[in-house]
Parts: sequence; structure tokens; C-alpha cells
Amino acid sequence: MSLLIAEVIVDVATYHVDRPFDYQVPIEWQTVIETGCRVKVPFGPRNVLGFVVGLKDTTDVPAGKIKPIAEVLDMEPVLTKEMLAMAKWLKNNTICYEIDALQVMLPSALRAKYEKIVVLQVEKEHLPVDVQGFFQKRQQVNMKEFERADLLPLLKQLIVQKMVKIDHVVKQQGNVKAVRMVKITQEAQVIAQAIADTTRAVKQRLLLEWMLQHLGEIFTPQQICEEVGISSAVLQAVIEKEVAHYTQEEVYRDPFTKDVTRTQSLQLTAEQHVVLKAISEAMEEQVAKTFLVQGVTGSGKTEVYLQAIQKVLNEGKQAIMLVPEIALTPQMTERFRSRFGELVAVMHSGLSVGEKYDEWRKIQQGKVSVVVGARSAIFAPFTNLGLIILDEEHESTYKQEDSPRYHARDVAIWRSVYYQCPVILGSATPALESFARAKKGVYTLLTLKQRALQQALPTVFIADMREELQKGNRSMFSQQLVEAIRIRLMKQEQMVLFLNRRGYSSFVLCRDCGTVVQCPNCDISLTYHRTTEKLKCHYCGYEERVPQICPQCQSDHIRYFGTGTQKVEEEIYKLFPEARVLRMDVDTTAQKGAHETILQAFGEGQADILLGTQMIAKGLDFPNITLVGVLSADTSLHLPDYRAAERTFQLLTQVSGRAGRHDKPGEVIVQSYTPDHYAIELAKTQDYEPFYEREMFLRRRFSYPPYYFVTLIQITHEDVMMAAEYAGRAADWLQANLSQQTAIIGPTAASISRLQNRYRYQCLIKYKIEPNLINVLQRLLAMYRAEWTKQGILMTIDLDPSTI
DNA sequence: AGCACGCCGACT
DNA sequence: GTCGGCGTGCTC
Repeated sequence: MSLLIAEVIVDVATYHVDRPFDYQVPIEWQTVIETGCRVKVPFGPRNVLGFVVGLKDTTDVPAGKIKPIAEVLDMEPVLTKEMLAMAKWLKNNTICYEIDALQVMLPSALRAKYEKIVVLQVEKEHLPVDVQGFFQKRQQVNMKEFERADLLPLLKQLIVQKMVKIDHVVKQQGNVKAVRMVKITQEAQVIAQAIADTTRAVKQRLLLEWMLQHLGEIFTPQQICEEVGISSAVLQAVIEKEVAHYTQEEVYRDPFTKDVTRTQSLQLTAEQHVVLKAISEAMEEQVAKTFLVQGVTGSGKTEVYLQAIQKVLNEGKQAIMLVPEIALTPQMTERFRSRFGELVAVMHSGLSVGEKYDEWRKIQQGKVSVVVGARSAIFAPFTNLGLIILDEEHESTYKQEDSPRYHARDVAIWRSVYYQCPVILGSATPALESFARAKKGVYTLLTLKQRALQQALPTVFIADMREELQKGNRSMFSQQLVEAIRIRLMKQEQMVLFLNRRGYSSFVLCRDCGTVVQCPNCDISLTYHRTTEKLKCHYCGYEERVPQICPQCQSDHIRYFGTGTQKVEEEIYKLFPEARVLRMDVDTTAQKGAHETILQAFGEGQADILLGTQMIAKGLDFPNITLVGVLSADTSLHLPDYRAAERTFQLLTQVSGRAGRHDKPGEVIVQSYTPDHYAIELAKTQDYEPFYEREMFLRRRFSYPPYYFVTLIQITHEDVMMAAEYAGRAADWLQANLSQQTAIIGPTAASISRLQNRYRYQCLIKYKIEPNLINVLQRLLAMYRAEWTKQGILMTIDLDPSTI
């Protein structure tokens, strides 16, 4: 008999078990199991989920130690060979556990949930009276019930007395939705016989004759009834004659709410044509080439993407299209669906667990060839990729902020090398790193300088809010903006007002002692939510009722400083009672599908003003928008991050691009207290290159990317002194173990110095060449594990932080 | 991560 | 004398 051993990565994210464990494959699973399958394995005293990463017929593990796999959970592998290789690469390049790297590639429905079950071992009459009730009608009870009843100590006794035992169950959540369908027999003579036997029932004969035309086909009962014009009773009667039978058919939950009309390719401009040609050539030559397509807003990048994807489909290959976030998705997915119909899957955080799973399965089973989605869609399980596109490539949402800390751009390039296919990075305002790489020739730069419909770029005015203040205008609208809104309302044109959310949320302040209500767990003020009358922490989720008196001085002079979108809305109504305002922010989009609803309402002209935060900055494309107002350009400018200016410039350019995209000319008014800052001044002309030059000069001078690489080390502890102390030790150690030219900045307190009751300190490593960095960091981690964990120190490493 | 095993203080 | 505190070490 041949021995079969599976190498399994178990679902336990710790350093000690971050390697394959060998398990014996029971005979009955030997023909089924493959690398990439999920398995249930005994691990220590319990069962856990694991992934098979290899199969072999010998092992070094002593025979007495090796255990058999409990169950193979997949008949078909859920991870491809490519994914296994990609996970190793992620592990080595982002410093994460292999299990985290594997899990991130799968929809959450395929992850396991664990439950502890109390199983009765004796007759229930032997149990103490207070727990007998639990086992009234059953042999096993979820341990949570004991927890809730506060009976854990008693439970422990029962275990020792062997009256009950604890079972660990691995719960799968991947539900395949199935519906009952009717399958018509293959054999014509069976139906013919039935027809012959049916003399009087006219409807039944009608149905049987229809069935004769559809041998072997599958329908829902409703479909048949509608098609033939009969009731379900007739269908039921006919099925009983055994000419058809019910089956459970796998179906996909449909995240698309409405049908779209198909569209054809648009005529390309000369510029667009040049870009498409360059990409097509790379596809034909089958080379892994990265293109940076820099096109001004409205230059028709999407049409180029669509036509490039069409070429990929013609070759029988597949394409991934990444978009920054869900807000952009409705209009973008609609455009993709109208071009490629049923061949498109979508993947974003707005879908339910089940919907995500279904979209994933459509991709895995080859039912679709295009996926449009957010960051994690970069792992779409295609096996014949022909093209990857990152739209708005500069967006920070492409960087995952927790383990595995990957950047979708890096994964895209890795996969493009694997498949020898091109990558398109598209943006009006590329990330500085990307543009620098394009200038160096690492990426191929392609530019679109003109708007596709030859419209002029919108005129941008900067309103100096300092001047407004001097003139005695204390409102949040400059005279210029008020006037512009008035004109639009008169002309019945639409406008978008943009509020830079950060540092602009509403809070509660005591007018007597000046206390701002803070989160008890984090060093951040609570945000006032008017709809629920509650104060919420946006970082840890803590919430409390709005206090009536000041928690500090007991004064009742409490005031809500609602400077968020709600406040702006009120101000608008004060100035323009007749204006119709649609608000788009975390409050109004909490519900599923709310984005679509709001955008659709605005598109249909149900409102004059769309007021919102970050989420309205991108992708909006409505012909009637002629004014864009940025209420405060400065809020993102003064953040303690070397990318603050870049972010502000990108944001302003992005928002400005929403105006005048069609035949009506657009106007943009940017309000600022620092109108002469270069990021704001240069956004006025929407000229990327002068901004790039200016910013690069500063980056060089202060040794920041793209001239230097940065890595962020964060150290947290419940005690401030401990956090600071160990952050200092890490900094010293790194300084001693890295080269002279490398600079260690810090330790400094993080910008949110306390989060979820832990104090946070960080060090920034700035380096030019550091070939052993990963190695050194791993040694730091090893040290940290050996000694620091005991002290309660937590350390995270981000090799390419998007914010600092 | 969990969980068991194992060695020292306050209690039926 | 025992229950139980959580330090240490292991999981194929």
C-alpha cells in the first residue's frame, strides 16, 4: 500500500506554526485530495481548517506523531498553483504569516468558523439540576450558552467529572444557494407514451407536447408555467407521470439589481488610439510590460480599457479591472456590463458574504472573463489572465492596511510576470513613485492630454478664506461660491459640493471648560451622529449617548459642533431655502445599495446639489454638473504625512474633473486659507508635471520616496512608558544593524497616540539600498518574539506604508 | 492562537 | 490538605 502525505498550512496565525505540517491522507480521500484543497485536520487538542500546499509519499515526522486528515473539504482545489506561489512571495515580501496570505486570496465564505460544543457523556439525570435544562431535548449544546448563563466554572467541573466533553467543530460558511428546478427527460418515447395516455386533460397534453420540444432541458417551475400558460397543479400532475423530475440546481445570487442595455465601442480619438495600440502590441507579444496611462480627467481612459479588454476576450483570455472603491463601482460596473454583458463579475465590500462567494465561483468556474472590483479582486482566480488594469492607481485604497500588507499594484505586476501579460496603471495624477518609474523607463508612459469630447478643462478659482474672514464673512461659504451656487440654481444646472472630511467631523464641546468628549479607548474625539443621537469613535467603534452635562465640569452648556456634511446642508438651506440637496456620506450610505440610489437620483435631476465627502471625488460623470465647490482644501494639506501635498493635489484635480465633462463648460471654486501653497496653486491649472517637479524636489531634499524607501515599525503597549521604551530599543537596534546611510526617524508617538487602549509609538526607516532589510527585520521580529511578547508589546512592520 | 501541563498562595 | 492562579511549551 502506498502512503500519501499532505503538507498542510493550518489556520493558526502564529510564528511557531507558520510552516507546513504533515498529515497522512486516509485511503478514501486519496483520489480526491489535491494541492490547494481545504482540509479539516486535528491540531493539538482540536480540529482546525488547513490548506494542502503539497503532496508527497514520505515524511520525516515519526510514525507515532503523524495524524490523519479528518476531512477533505473540497472536491476541486480552491487555490491554484499560482496562488500557492503568490502566497510564498507575499509572505517573504510583506512579512506575514503564510496562512494570512492564503486566506486573503479567498472569499470569506471559504474561511472557517470555530465552535465549541458541550457533548453529554452520561444520562442527563446525573447532571446537577441547574444544567439539566440545557439538555432537555438534545445531546449537545453550544458552549456559548453556558457562557451566557455564567456557568463556565460549573462546566469545568463537569468536564473533570467526565459528565460532558468539549468538541471543537469547524463550521464552513460557504453556502451554495440552490433552487428546485424541473429537468425534462431525455427520452422522447417516455413523453410520447404519456401523451398517448392522456386523453382528457387538455392542459397536460399541452405541457407534454411542449416538453417534447425541450428534451433534457432544465427550467424553474415558474418558467414552465409562464411559458406554457398552465398552473403549477398541471405541472405537478405531469411530473408525477415521470416525464420530468425535480433537481436542486446551484444558482448565483445576483448582485446586479437592474438590466442594462448593450453598448458598442466608441470611436477613439487619435491619442486614445496610440495608447490602445501600444497595449495591444504588448498583448500580442505576450510580455509582462507595465504601462502608466496618464490622462487628464475626462480623457476617456475607460473607453481605452474597455477596448483593450475586448481584445483580451477575443484571444480567449481574461482581464481584471481594479477600481479604488465601491463608490466608483455603480457607474463603472454598469459601463462594463453594458459592454460585456454576462461576462462580468463584480467584487467589492458592498456585497454580502454569499454574493461575494458566488461572484468568486463564477470566476473560478470560468463563467465570466472580466472582473471589476476593489483591491482584493486582484486575487481573482483566473487561470489565463491577459490584462490587469488599476484605475486611479494613485489611490491609497490599493494598499491593505493589515496583514498581509500588500499593495494591489505589486500583486498586479507579479501576476503579469506569471502570465506574461501587460498591466495598465491609469490616473490623471499618478502616484509620484509611479511617474518616477515611468520616467526612468521601468514603466512605459502613455499620455492622454485632451478630453475625449474636446471640452475645455473647467476654470478653477481659488477663494481666499482669510480675505473672506477679514471682510467679516464667518460662514463656511465664500462670497464667490454663494454667487456661483445662486447662478446654477437659477439656470437649473447641477453642482457638487465637496467636504474634505478629515478633521472636519462634528464633535461635542463644553462651552464652559472647553472639554471635547473623547473616546475612552482611543486618543481621538468622538464623532456626533445626529440620526442616532449618539457619539461614535470612528476608530474602535465605541459609542455612547450624547451627554447632557459635561463629564468634566458638570456644566450643562454642551454644544454640538456639527461641521460635517449635515451642518453644511443646514447652512445651504439657510442661504437657499429652495435648493434640493442630496447628501452622500457615511450616514446616508450605510444601507446596502444606497450609493446607487443617491447617484441615480442625482443623475435623474432630483436634486440641484450633491454634497459629500471623499466618496464623491471620483468617477462621477453627469452632463449637467457645471460647478464644483471644494469647501476646505486645506484639511488634507496639514496632516503629518510626507504625502499630504500629493494627496491634496490629487484630490483637488480629481474633484475638479467632475465639472463640465460634457457640452456645458465647468467651473470649480476651491476655498482655502493657504491659497498660495503650491499644491493648491498648481491644482488650479491641473498641470501634473509642474507639480511633480516641485514635489520631487522636496522629496529629494528630505529623503522621502521615491528617492528613498520607507518602512514603518509600530510598537504598541497598554502603558505609555513601555511603548516608548521598546520603540526606542527597536530604533537603536535597527540603527546598529542597518547601514550608515540608512536613517531611523523616531521613535515618535503615532498621530493617533492611543487606539483601543494601547499606546502607539513608531519608527520610520528611510533607506536607499538595504539588501538585507527583510533579513534584519526578521531578526528584530525573532528578538521581539522571544522577549517582548511576555511584556505585552505588539509590533507591526509595514514595508511600504501608505500613511505614516 | 488555544490548550494542557505544572508549580506556588488562600480556602471548603 | 485542595482549588486555581497563570508562566511555559507544543501543536504533524
